[in-house]
Order: sequence, then C-alpha cells, then structure tokens
Amino acid sequence: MDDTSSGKLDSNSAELKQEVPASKRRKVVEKTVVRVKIGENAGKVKNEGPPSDFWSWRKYGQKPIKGSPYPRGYYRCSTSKGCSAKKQVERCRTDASMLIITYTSSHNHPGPKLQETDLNQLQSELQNHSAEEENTASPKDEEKQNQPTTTIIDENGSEEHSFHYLQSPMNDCSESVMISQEDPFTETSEKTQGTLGILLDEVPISCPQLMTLSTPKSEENDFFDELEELPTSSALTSFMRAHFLEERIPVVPS
DNA sequence: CGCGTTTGACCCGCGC
DNA sequence: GCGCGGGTCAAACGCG
Repeated sequence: MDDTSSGKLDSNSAELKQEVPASKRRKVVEKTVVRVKIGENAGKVKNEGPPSDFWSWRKYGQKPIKGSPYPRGYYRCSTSKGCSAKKQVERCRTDASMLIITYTSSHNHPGPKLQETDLNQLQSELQNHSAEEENTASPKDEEKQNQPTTTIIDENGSEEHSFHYLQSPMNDCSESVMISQEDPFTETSEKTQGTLGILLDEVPISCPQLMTLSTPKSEENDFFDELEELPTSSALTSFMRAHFLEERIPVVPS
C-alpha cells in the first residue's frame, strides 16, 4: 500500500542523482528532521539519548555512521503497540552539541500526555518560562545557555515550502540551517523561516503535530489527517499556533 | 516481572 | 555479481 503513496517523498540526495522510481526507494516514509541544540551538558548527562518528547521511545538499534564519529540510534514508539512511528537520533558530526533527530512515519495514536489538562499545564509552563526569560536571559548570552534550540525541517521535498523549523534567533543556528540543505530547495529555508523557540530543558515537540500544522495541503499525510481529527492533536495544533507561531518562547532552564 | 537498552547478526538497497 | 552501508531483528542483559 505504501508503494502507491510513495514517490512524493524523497530522502535526501537520492533525488539529486537520479529519478528513481519511487517503488525502488528503500523506505518511503514521511521524514522530518529535527535539530536540537543542547547546552554544554551535552554529552555528559541525559542528552546522550534522545530528548524526550510526548511519547516514549524504545531503542531498537544503534549503528555507527560512516563519516560521523557518533553512532546513530534507532528508536521506535513504545507508547502504542501498533504505532509505526520511528525516529533516528544522531549527533551532528560538526557540532557535538547538536542532536539531529529524524522522525519517520508518524504516530497513529494520540500522545499519551497530551490531555487537555496537560496542555494547559504546558501552556502555563511555557508562559512561565517565557516570563523568566525576560528577566534572566541576555539576548546574546542565551545561546550559551543550556537551553535547547530546536530546528525542524519537514522533508516533504515538494516545492511547497510548508516546512517549518524552530529555532532561536541566534546566528549560531545558521550553521544548522546550512547543514540542513539536504534538498535542492535550500533556499526555501531562507524564506520560510518561522522563528520559534522551544523551551524546557527537554524538547516538548511532538513532531507529527507540528507537521500537521505545517503541512496543510500535503496529500501524503494520511496519518496527519487522522491526527487532525484527534482532539488532542487539534488542541495542540491551535496551541502550537498560538504560541510557537506568534511568539517564540526561549527558555532558560534555571 | 515487565520494560527498556545493548549488541551482534542479518537483510536489503544501492553503487561500482 | 560483489561489496558497502544503512536499517531492523532478536536474544541477552540490566534496572526499577
């Protein structure tokens, strides 16, 4: 079944080399790359693993990657048994403090913690952190803080620049943007940037939800269609819109 | 005891 | 056809 829907999705460079019949593609799934900038605690504490998001992930493999000193970890969603959501976590080879998380497929179930109550809680936290930020962080200094900077690249590959990435306004991120030029549409990243800030010392990003709001027209998003029907997801969507699109929320973990 | 991690083997797509 | 590299499986192990 996937074969039929395949083809619109490209991985990365493969598209550049040749017009491979989609059916030949190794794995044709929706892919979203999330770059997470972590602080100096990177490498010593929790962040060796993936930043936790709303789902629980179970590691099912790890492989050393050619050209990268760091191994790549393979995670599968363990929240729901039939969930096919997966993610790959690796370190940026040029910047050890940068985590590159690649999400594939998407969850076929609502997030375990995304109840409205939690949502409200999250909002409160966000606002709270946001308020803190005003008091504590210097605009330039914050990049040196431990706060994670998250960049999301939707790899829909299509000319539709419905891609969004979250990032802090620091130029430090620019390098991550450059790294993200996996497709010929690199320029897209320049004109479609939405400045978003993520806070909390971990990454509260539920990617599929983000994609839901970020890909309003993609036909390949059956999953997202489903998700959109979910109250949690729609709630989160509006929440995301309200908070991430209209105001970035930088964070300063105390 | 259940769940998650680790790790080596295996499978498969792709380039030469 | 062969080799390489990435992705997955599954058994063993550890932890709460």
